[in-house]
Amino acid sequence: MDSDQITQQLKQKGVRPSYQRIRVLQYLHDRAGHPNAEEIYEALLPEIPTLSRTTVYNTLHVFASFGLVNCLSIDGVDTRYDGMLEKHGHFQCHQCGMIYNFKTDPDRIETPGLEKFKIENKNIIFTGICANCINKYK
Amino acid sequence: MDSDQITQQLKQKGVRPSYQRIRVLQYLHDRAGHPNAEEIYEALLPEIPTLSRTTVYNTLHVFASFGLVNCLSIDGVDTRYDGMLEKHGHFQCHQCGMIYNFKTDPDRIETPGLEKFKIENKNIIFTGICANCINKYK
DNA sequence: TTATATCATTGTAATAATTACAAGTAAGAA
DNA sequence: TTCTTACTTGTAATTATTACAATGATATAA
Repeated sequence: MDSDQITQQLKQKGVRPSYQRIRVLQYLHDRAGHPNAEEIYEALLPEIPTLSRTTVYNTLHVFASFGLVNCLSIDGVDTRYDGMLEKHGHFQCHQCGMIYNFKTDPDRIETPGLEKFKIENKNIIFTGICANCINKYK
Repeated sequence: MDSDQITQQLKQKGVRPSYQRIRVLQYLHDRAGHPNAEEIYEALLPEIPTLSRTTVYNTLHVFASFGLVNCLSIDGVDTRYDGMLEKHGHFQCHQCGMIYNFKTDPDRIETPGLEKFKIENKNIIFTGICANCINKYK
């Protein structure tokens, strides 16, 4: 995805497209992984030598509150960010730490008792051991 | 739930029923909330004056690995522990922080692509604003 | 264009949850 | 009892994250 498209996406959501924001969002789109703030910071530092960790944190908070990213707190260690906006579930391997996406529709989950609640975010998070790690220990 | 039942439950899972472990598990059962380590520590300190935070952390780790509790990382601030073993979903209000349970069966969620994975834990975590907080701002 | 106000970025210092580690204590087996 | 193992404790260290104040950039209005 090129900078112009990213810029458009930011504007659409009402977020001012600063250079730093563009690069962070671009990074989240290009690498389909689930990086934490530190990973993003270190990845962008070479091309933005003045970048600050605080900026990365600020940026991610802004993105989250404007619905540009999805926050994942899976193992309690750190917060991961997901730029993929199509709904899906997550699986984290507790052997290698890798996070996998899988297709599922969280809207089909019923929430008895929460009729008067305003549900803003739906996360489906499974954990276990991934196929890769299962094979390693065979 | 009395100490003997808790003791039995610990033994069944292969965990040695020390006094501290019994009280922590009992606390998790009696208060159906979703406390973090600090809350548990402070609640038990009066009756176990020698209790250490480290013990609470250790105990919770042991419980988690033996399937006696479920760990919840919802907002990235801390880890909450749930002693309710029947399957259910969680909702956290990001206004008041309160966590609610709701009935749902995570086993009915399909996981295409994860056929060869070993899924050990299934968490359904929704966030938003609870009915209480919605009313406050009316 | 210039002045002004607002918003974004930066760096440092503080905070808060959690872990590492070493020493002490309790409990079960021989 | 003695020995061994496992559990608990307290302190110090670590790590992710936030608070905050100063600086820099951008947009708007005169």
